[in-house]
Amino acid sequence: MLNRVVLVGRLTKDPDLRYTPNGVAVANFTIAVNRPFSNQQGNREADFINCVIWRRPAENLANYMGKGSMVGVDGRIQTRNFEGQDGKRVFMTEVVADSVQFLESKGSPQGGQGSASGNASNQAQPQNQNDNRGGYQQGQPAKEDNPFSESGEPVDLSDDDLPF
Amino acid sequence: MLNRVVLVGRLTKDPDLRYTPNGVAVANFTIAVNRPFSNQQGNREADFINCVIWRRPAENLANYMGKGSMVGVDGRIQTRNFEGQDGKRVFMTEVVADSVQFLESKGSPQGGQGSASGNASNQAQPQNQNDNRGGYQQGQPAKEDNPFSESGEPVDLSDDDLPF
Amino acid sequence: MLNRVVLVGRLTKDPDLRYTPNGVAVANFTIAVNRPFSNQQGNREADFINCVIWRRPAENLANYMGKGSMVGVDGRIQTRNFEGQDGKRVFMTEVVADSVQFLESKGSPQGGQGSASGNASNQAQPQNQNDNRGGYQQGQPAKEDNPFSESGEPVDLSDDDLPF
Amino acid sequence: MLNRVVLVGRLTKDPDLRYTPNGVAVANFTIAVNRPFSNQQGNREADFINCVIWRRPAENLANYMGKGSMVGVDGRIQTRNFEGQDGKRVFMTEVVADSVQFLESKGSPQGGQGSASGNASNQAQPQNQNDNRGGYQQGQPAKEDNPFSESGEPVDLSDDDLPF
DNA sequence: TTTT
DNA sequence: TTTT
Repeated sequence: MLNRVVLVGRLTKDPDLRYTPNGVAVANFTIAVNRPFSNQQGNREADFINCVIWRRPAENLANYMGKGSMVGVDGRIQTRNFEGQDGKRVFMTEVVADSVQFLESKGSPQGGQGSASGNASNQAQPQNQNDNRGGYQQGQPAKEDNPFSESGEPVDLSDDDLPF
Repeated sequence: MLNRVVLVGRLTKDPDLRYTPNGVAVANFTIAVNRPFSNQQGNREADFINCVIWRRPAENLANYMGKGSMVGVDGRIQTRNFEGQDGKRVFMTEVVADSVQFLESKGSPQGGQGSASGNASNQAQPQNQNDNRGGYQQGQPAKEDNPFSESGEPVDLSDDDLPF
Repeated sequence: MLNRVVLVGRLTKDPDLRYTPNGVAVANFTIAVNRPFSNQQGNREADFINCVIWRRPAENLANYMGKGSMVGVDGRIQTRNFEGQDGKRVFMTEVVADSVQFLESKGSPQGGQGSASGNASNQAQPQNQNDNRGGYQQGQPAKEDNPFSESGEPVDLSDDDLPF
Repeated sequence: MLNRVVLVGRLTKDPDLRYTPNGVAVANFTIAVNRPFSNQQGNREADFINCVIWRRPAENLANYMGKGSMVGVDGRIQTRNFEGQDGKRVFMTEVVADSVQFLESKGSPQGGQGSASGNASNQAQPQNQNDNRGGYQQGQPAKEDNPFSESGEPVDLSDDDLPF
């Protein structure tokens, strides 16, 4: 039993960061991956793939990457089904990212090598700075200073801020 | 832009082989991939991943593999959306397999190494033996002689029958 | 920066289990992966890929899998170089496995779904039952009862024995 | 039997383009992939992975990418062994790329999405413009106009020049 | 040094 | 023999 996915593409919009009632961060995002070939009409299409990432890496992603950023995703396919609003069963497929690589920040002029890794080393209990234990709340990805230096490589971020 | 998926799991049912109006074979199948960890209740869950494969490998898959067979899939994630029967847009995600490996036929006692490869070398025009050009018809995966020998390895199949 | 490898193949020999001076288990193994195509002479060749796995999963692999067993490997490529016995620099490439799936035990008649996962959940300090802290010693993979049931699925092994 | 590799990293030097006696282009290159974690001394290390790519994509790679360029590689691990100059058997492991994605040209200020795909669609007989059928010659990767537009996306290149 |  |  193996289930592995690797994607490189661009965020179709800013990541959607939320917190579970227990204060665990989770970010949803969609990445557009252009197909390497053209269709019959000669157009290049793209696949729009829904992804999730949990905890610290979710916060990093929301803080540093936005619509149009190029990222690499390493993860697995997950399927779920739940009752839709119309009472019908809804099936959904998404990629659960173990890690996300920051290949090109939209704000930054160069590709970089930051990473929002969802490895176990990051799986310590997340500390929700806003201490929002009470609800499933939308995060405000404040788009802080970008993690890419002039040279296109990340700099100057303490381990507390980013794990690279 | 990269989009690569590798799966190993078991078919949840017999592959569904059909032919396009032009006589091109296409097989839909779902594979169950057990998750490597348990949920809070201590149960192991599975992901049920929809896959498609085209042409000759589709026919091979339908002929040799059935419900419960263990296969390896190498492919990419594809997203599509179309008008549902209720007029609403339906989004779907599936894996387009480039190749499928036969890891364990259900009929055969041992794992094997056959393959239904969807590489370009196989992309010659498919010959629809039933000459069914007129409709989008359900295939009858006749479950021929299985491709695994006593020793668990495939034998004795001409290139016309199986590309391994 | 991404580095991901997925392999399915057969062990060319029994895994070589050893312990570091600190008692950490590490198993080296080689898997043969048959190429899906034939060479000019019409023969199918194979790639022989060296792999390593650490800690508990290393012990599981050594205990349950042997020469000829079919496994799935999920990991990354690692390169190293060191001084050879002739004073020359030796470069080597190997796959560091995060997890190994047991697809077909050699002793067992059917494919199964056990796994020797090298995820962090397994990265607790390994307990070296032989208490061999003093040297880099060869393990005796005692090939215990195999983890595949009649039905080809693993049974009856406590979490202490196998993580599946 | 599955053998799949995905890498994202930077070229350690310009690709080495050559031609076989039959005029088939082949490029060798090494990519540095930084590890996502630090070693005991607190340093981040890298893996230096040797790769090969054949035919048209080899020429594209040599023409558009150079030392320091960021690329994505999709391929498989290949092992070979041959007689060394000292008469000893040399074992080597390399990645045979099916396709290479241009993620960031060194000359260009932005990441892009060109691709040097080694798919069968590209496997038509390569036309060696220098008509060098007679020898195994070193190419002069002339580093033509770069394939990334101001916006970081490739433009304006006919199919004869680049397959994207 | 290679598996089925 | 290594990239940023």
